[in-house]
Amino acid sequence: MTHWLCVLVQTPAHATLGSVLSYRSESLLTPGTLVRVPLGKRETLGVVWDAESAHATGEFDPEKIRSVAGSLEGIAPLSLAWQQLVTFASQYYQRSIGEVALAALPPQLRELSPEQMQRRLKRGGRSAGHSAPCPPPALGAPPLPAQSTQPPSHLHPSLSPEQATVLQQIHSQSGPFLLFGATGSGKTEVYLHCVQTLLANEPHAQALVMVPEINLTPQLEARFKARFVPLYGEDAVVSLHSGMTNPQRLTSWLAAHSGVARIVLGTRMAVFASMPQLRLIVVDEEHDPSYKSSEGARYSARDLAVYRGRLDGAKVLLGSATPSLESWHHSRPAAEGGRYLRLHMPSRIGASAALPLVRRVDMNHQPRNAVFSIPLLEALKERVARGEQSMVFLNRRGYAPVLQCAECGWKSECPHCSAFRVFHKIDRTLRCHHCGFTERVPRACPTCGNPDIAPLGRGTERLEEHLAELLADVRRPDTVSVDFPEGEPVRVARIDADTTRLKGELQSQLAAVHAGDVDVLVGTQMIAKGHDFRRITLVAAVNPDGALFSSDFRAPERLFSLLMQAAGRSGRDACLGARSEVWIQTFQPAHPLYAALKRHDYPNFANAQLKEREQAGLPPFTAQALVRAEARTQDVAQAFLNAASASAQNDMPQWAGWEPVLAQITLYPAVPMSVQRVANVERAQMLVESPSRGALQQFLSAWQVVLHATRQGPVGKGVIRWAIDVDPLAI
DNA sequence: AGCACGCCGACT
DNA sequence: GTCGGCGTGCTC
Repeated sequence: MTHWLCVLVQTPAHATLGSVLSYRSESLLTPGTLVRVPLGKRETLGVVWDAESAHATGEFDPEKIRSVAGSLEGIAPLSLAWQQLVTFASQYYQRSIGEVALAALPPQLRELSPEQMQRRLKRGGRSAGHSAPCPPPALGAPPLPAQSTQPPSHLHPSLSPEQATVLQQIHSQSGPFLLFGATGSGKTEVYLHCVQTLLANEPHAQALVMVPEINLTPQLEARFKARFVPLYGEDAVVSLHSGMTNPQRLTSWLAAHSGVARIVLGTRMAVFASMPQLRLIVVDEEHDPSYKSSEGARYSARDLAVYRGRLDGAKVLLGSATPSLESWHHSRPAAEGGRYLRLHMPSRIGASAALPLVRRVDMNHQPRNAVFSIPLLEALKERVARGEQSMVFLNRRGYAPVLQCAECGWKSECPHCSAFRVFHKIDRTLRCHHCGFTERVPRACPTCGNPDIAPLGRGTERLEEHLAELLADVRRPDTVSVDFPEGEPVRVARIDADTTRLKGELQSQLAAVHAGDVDVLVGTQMIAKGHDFRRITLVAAVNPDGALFSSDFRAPERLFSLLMQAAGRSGRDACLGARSEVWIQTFQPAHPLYAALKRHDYPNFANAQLKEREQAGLPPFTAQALVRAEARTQDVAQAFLNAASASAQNDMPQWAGWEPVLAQITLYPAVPMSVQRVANVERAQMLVESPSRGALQQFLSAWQVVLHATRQGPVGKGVIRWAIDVDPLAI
């Protein structure tokens, strides 16, 4: 008997073709089944979908409906909860359902031929099939060597009273939970315990643990493997992130999908991992902007995690020392409307219990243009003399952000972007950080021939060089030798995206710091996140003021969290009794943000920020979306957006029942994006706001039709692409 | 997005 | 005379 099926396929968001297509099949395939379907001249991967939730596009000539080529044997259908997650994400983030579904699957599922896939499933049979999960405990399996900075994890360190209380609350309540815990308060141990309890109590349960960056997965993996591989076997812990090869991703995905993997660790993409027995989701550093995707469907993995928890009946645990203001707001007391339960762990564990001392250096009273204030330099020298390490932050890589001609005023603009090219002294290049355009630094000014072109401002490269000069006379203690009759010179090292481009570089450079081969470490925010440096007793932010007066209303929140995280890097070693310090060089020493930072008072800072946001009508008190358009000229991009806006305001009110929705929508005029041109493409954007999340969503899905029509019409000529960003992080 | 078809310039 | 540039058009 012939059945008609809805099948999702990957089609670009703007193709005239919908992403839900109809096919015939001799057997009735349940929704969630992976199939191969003919599409034009090729065959592609599809997912059988429920006809109801797919709301397929109109009538299609039944004569033209083709047959499903076959299903992917040996791979169980995706769960209903997974289908619902994909459906929700596609609706909320305004992308086609097929695009979201297919992007959430490992690429090899699409790329491998049926023969290759069969071979793959046979070979990886132990982890891929429907075999019973939970292999016998591999007794005697050697635990992975734990990193020197971590306790031997199989010892199950005893819990602090705060950890015990928090675990008790997580155990007895349903959540979602916001674990507000200081850096060093032992959040990871809480995660480990939650997972451990879950796996011990439920023989098939699975847990998902997310971290914001690929960089953080190795240490997380080491800790989880050390604890759980001895208990549940080698396959029980898998990772899922974009740094993995496609075959690795397929292996992990199949292990998670079949239930063999009990724990999935990963970055934001892991929120879509197929986990039929998912019972716990942990989002570590939940405030981190990396959880928001910036291409394709612009989803927030943190927000989807909360939604997914409801669908799967899984507990959700968000953790941070500086929660996002959204999560902070959601975790206000239930009596005031809070939906998350806030759990507090204020104390650092062990001998590192004291919080670092935050010192503000008033740069108004320092020599003009000084990069390092006199007291900071003295403090750095002191640490070197004591054999301790320091860390200096500057959130800008390269040598100098601009090169300028003193004669004619020429600046190192990128010819393809509305941005300056950054001077990288190390290879004498000018590099555009937006489009990648790179050239050798010219010998003389390209416009007037003046040989005197000078760097303006500074990045980490220059800071490293400058610091090495300033500390040139300082010697490391107890290093007098034949080669160094006065002792060894200070070692300054730098870690940023440029020094860690090659695979494994970050790990080896971090190892060098751990080994004590470095006295002063210079770097971007890359070194602020997650990595524990035991012997660092001083952390300095050289020039953090920029974010205080940024037009981006989230800049203060990010600055506070970055400085707090940076502060958390310092003073983790129990042996270094001296209190560690965080130095802030600022022209605004009295600024409330720094005052709150000095008191380590995130709640006060967050509440003040929320009050401002409420008064200004900003998120989380208002819902936002951004429509972005790209075109050859700025006029075309803006005209397209403004036309779609006018059409919404003029035509949509006539649609039956739409007035109440439109009354809650504010459409702002199109404006150029802050970096207006990238790679010779002009970019414009339009802000859409509503006090109601629901109204915004209803409006956007209806407006999509208008945007598509506008794109098809005369004003759409020349528009390269457009996209909606729901809950944008930067405006 | 793929992958076709289709109509105009430099090569075996 | 073909090989190949990428402009429009279609895919259940």
